[in-house]
Amino acid sequence: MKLDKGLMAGSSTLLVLTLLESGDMYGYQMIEELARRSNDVFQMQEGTLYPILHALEKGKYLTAYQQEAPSGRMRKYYRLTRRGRELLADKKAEWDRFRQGVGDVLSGGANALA
Amino acid sequence: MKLDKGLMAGSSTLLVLTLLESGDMYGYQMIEELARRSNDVFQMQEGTLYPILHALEKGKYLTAYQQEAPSGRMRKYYRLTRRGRELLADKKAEWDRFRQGVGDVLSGGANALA
DNA sequence: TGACATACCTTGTTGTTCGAGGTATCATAT
DNA sequence: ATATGATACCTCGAACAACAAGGTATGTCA
Repeated sequence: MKLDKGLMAGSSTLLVLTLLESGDMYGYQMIEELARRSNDVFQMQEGTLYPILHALEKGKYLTAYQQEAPSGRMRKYYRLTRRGRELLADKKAEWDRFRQGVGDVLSGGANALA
Repeated sequence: MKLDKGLMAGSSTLLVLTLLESGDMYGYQMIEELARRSNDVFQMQEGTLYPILHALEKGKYLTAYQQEAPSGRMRKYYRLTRRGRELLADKKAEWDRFRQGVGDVLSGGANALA
């Protein structure tokens, strides 16, 4: 069962930044790691991920460097900058507000007593 | 502080259907009720809501009827159909999967033991 | 009379995802 | 040798969704 495309919108940046919080990663690896951590709920497409990475790098939220894999292949690793960590904190706070908001509506209201 | 536009994407239909679960409502009222229940986290725009209502009505998820308000004004009320309740159940399940997925990624993985 | 809230609607812009395609390397099997 | 599949990067165009901004009209209150 695939997730609605709309739901992904807005959360992709949060997810990418979160992955990089636990260490530098390269794009292809992020897609795999995202699927692993989420039990395959998230199957991010390359056409979604790479533009996000490029935009975040352009905005100085990430820096990139090349590194050779044991296989000899070149990989492009991304690292969170200080700015990136700040953005991540904001995105996390926003996610919490959003999640809480949806929960409140589903339960009938923030202060639903009945 | 405004919510990112992207986060709203995909959840608007769920929110609208949820409101109608507790009784028939008219559009303008939904916007107010959504703000009330969510402590102003959700401030849905009319340009977002009305197209959603029309699409749901077209898809037979809702039926609409006119009713005069005490003030004498005409209001257009919407009512959930059986189909609509089924869609709502699906959307709720999808939201749960999504929320769980994000939570899993944020916490380092679904089965994070460390 | 004018201003504001109510109540409905549509159009165009913008932002985001995805599908589909392209390039190239490496490992494995034939 | 060669073909296939996984790895690894990238871009473009279509589709979709929310929003801003505009419009129409009625009721209320100063």
